[in-house]
Amino acid sequence: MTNQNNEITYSIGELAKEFDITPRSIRFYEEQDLLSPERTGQTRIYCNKDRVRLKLILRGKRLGFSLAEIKNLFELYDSNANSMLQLQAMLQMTEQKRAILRQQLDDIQMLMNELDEVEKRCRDELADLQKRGS
Amino acid sequence: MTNQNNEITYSIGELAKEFDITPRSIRFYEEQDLLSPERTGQTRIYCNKDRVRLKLILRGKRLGFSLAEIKNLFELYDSNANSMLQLQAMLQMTEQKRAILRQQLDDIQMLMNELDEVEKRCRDELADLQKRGS
DNA sequence: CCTAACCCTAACGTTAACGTAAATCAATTT
DNA sequence: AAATTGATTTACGTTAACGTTAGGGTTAGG
Repeated sequence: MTNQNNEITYSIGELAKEFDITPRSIRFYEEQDLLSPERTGQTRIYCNKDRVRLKLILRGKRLGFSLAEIKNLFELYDSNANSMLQLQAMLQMTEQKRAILRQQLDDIQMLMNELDEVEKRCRDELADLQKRGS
Repeated sequence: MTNQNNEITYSIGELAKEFDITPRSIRFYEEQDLLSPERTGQTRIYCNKDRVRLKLILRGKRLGFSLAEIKNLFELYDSNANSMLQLQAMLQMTEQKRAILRQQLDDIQMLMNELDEVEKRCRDELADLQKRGS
């Protein structure tokens, strides 16, 4: 559907289906102040900006951020931060997040290496079994 | 300390301090069958293999795996899987994990880009403020 | 002998992120 | 008109991963 400005809009059910989550989750994110869709009467109407935000929430979750942390990132991102202090606090936060992400990259690298080894061992054993079997 | 084979061993407190977690957590991992240290009477004695496993547990957690999933990975890794079926199931699991890790790498890349932008905006604003201030 | 610093078990408490059920309302479809 | 479909609120239930007492045992030092 489209709204009065001819923008595309979505119902809660549509977004739930698209991202494979339940409407309950989406309402919960709103309850936690991560979303604030328009309403028509009682019914929630999501615009494209809301949809992008939802996508960001889910990405954050995949990375192991809590909803509270995600909210912080949003506030950090949205705030038209104007005081020096706020800006510096913000830079500090981004640096913290960056450190976590770097750690995760390391972890993933190690884990992938280990998976490689496991897989190799498996393939060897499989080849072995097939030799004997034939 | 060392055990009868002259291997290095650790108390629960030592490991807790080294990895910056509580003894309670370590005991909990044991309760979930992720660790099984020796005992001297009631007291737990951890060998180097246990220590490595603990390190793996924590790495898994950082990547957002549940303890149950980590246990699965261990069983997958430990099992002297000898039947074709087991081996193939194993390869399937590693592929699944790999997909998740790839997704996380993508997510991290995007998030880092976004952090870059936020940071850049911040630095610009900061420079701006300093110009006016001087 | 007393205290401090470790270790132990058992069991109840807590937080995050929803799930689920009940009761209701509005718009279509049959 | 009745039924289906999808929306709403309210509120209690659930799971994971520990935290937090409570109660008790053991060794080293003063």
